[in-house]
Amino acid sequence: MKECGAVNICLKSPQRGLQRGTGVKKWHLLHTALTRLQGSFAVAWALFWRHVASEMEKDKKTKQVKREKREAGSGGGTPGRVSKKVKSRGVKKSQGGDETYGEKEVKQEQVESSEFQVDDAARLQLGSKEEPADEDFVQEKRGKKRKRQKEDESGKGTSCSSEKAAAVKKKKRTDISAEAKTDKKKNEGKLKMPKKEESEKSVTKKKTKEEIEAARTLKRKLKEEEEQQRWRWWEEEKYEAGIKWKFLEHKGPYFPPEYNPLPENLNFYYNGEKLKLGLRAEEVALYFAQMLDHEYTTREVFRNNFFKDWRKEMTLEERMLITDLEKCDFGEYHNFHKQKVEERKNRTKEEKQVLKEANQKITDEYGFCMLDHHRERIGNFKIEPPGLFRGRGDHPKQGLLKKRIRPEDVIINCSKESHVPEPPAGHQWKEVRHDNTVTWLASWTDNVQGATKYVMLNANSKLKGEKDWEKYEVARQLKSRVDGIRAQYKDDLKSKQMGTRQRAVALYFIDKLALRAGNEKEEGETADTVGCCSLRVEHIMLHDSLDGEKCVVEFDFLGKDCIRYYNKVPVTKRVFKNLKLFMENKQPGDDLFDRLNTGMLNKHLSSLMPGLTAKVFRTYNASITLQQQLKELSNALLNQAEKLLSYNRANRAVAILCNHQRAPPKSFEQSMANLQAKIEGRKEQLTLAKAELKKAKKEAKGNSDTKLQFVVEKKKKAMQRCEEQLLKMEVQATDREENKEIALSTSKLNYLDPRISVAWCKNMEVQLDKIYNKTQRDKFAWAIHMTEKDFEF
DNA sequence: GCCGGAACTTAGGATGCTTAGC
DNA sequence: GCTAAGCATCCTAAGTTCCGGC
Repeated sequence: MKECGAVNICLKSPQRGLQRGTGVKKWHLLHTALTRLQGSFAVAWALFWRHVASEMEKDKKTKQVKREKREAGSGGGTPGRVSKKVKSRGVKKSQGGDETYGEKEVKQEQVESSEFQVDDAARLQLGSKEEPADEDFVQEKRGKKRKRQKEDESGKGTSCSSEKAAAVKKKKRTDISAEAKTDKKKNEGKLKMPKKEESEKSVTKKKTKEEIEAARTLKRKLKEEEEQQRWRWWEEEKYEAGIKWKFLEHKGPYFPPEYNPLPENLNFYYNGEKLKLGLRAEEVALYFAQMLDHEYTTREVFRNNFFKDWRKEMTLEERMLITDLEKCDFGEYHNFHKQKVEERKNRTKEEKQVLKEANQKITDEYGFCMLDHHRERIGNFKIEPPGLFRGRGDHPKQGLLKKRIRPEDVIINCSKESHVPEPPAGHQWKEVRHDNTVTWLASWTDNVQGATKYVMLNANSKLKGEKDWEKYEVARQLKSRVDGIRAQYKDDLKSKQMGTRQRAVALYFIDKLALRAGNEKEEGETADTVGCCSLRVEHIMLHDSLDGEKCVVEFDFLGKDCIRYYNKVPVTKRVFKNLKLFMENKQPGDDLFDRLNTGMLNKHLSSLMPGLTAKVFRTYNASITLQQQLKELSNALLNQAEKLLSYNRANRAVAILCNHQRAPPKSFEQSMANLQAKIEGRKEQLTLAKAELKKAKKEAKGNSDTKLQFVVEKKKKAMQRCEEQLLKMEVQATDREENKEIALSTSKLNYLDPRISVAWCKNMEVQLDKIYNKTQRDKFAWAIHMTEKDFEF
């Protein structure tokens, strides 16, 4: 679908998947670094990421200043939304009907339409040969970055206190374990065994090794048996539409233990005065005390919500007395909790084993069900315990009390002819139903959000697997239809109907940037996050020209889970012009797509292809990116480690595309510093080894003494070993750095057709367990069994 | 056609367990 | 044998989509 004379952004800056998320140049850089990987990639890669990180920081500051200016310009006040979503938006969105454009404008835009190009194949070519790699490293000054909102706030105190709390926590933990260590050493001194006993011990050790080997063999056998017993549902005929099962039997959910009152000697203090709380108030106070090390408890909203709900649990007397959270001292409760945590950590092997067995017993009893005469694992058979609601980001309900769920709140779903689970003694179920058109086993309503929670099957079950398979099949269907669909929305960009144009631009973003659909949300009920259809004017900035690119859209918004999406993307002139139009006469808080919602969008999509929704584009683009990246990055001549690295890089490209971020591990800086120190040490060793080799060579020169030649060989080997180890460490450091803020597992589990990975493993002769762990292999058993080498997504 | 709720998938953080390296 | 780091699993919040009722 290339068009003559087109200024094809995709061809200019190929590599579709990689482009998205962080912008074209960054992906040129990425490619450059990837290419260098074949040689000494480590340095290039580390430099690249360090560079990006520093640019992110710079850009963040610029962005903040800009935003403040914008806010001041739009009348100041809250940076948030101006318009209320949902009800008010309904009126706003349909206001005045759909506008039409004049013929003249349409004609003029038709001329520009040739600029529009979306070509997967072209975009997926990694990198551009036109731009020298080194230049890219220099050019990437303004950085295409993406950072967590959380981090933006890090300088504002709250996370500081959390860090402080964590540091204190860590120190105390270290102190306690140091004490334990000392005690242990003392005991060891006292209990030192006589030599005879020691030798007996070594015999025991030997036996243990044999036992270990036997256990391994047993494990292997069990694995084989398990494999044989696996229900190959994918080889069976499907039930008629809507029917999920024909027989379902289970034991009902497992309830958390009742509250165990605190010891009498523990006190709560109000305004410095000792106060004995009633059981209800004490329990809820403990929930708060348990979280004192967490940043949550420093947030005003969290504190206010907690206090409001806590007071509801108090007796009249308590309520009269306790009126200010600031005057509450939960210190003793908090210390008690910490002590319990420590005790848990310091359990002996035996204690741990007893506990493990007890848990296993619970799992065996409640963790499985019989579905159509097959034993299936339940995903979440435990009822959520009570506690304080941990809504993410600026959730208005964070801190509210999540109440204890009783059997009287729970609806059970099972077969009529099955043995209905017994409710716990003295209780009864809210309802028992026999609905085989749904997949859940039990459900209840959550008191905080009013949402229904479900007990469902594990990801490796038939019900989940079948749906997963179906999902990827729909995405594969899109592959053959996508050109037509793109042509259609390209045409729609010049429609006379405003709604149609908005739909086309939204689709362009969903397709090109893998944005989520973006449902409307009720204000005040959840954190202020958006997706494509719910974008507001304040979430984008238009640049006629930026960083040498024309028509650049700068996105900055909080998406699902309050993860920040930040990206600067060059778009076609037509998209750019439409965006300008959509933003005319609007306030920052107004909807960008005021004549569009996810319902309308999905309705349109399903008319283009059965089963097509906005979400399918994400699955399709993620999977196709993986497939193309694997083709690009790996070949059969690489060694195992290199092959795996290429797989991880392909996976990483998808994670970046889908904006799957994670908070850097708490110990990241320390662990990197440790690794760097090791690398330095190893470098010194290498220098020494080289010098020794040189010396040995000198001594052996002209001397036929075999001993001296042997020494040379020995030194040579030592040096090589040193080099290998150094390289390994550098690779590790690079990999760790790359993964610092990227979560790979989400895309692997939810977006990447497993058949692509299975086929890749077969073609590359890589063992599947190198890319999928046990759980993942279980989940994707259907794909593992049905995929051949020649599978194409 | 809109709305709200039900049903399901997707998501990152917390926690516990295992393994590598000293 | 110990410790730190990495990995797996658990947990549950937060999305998307579908569907029935008005």
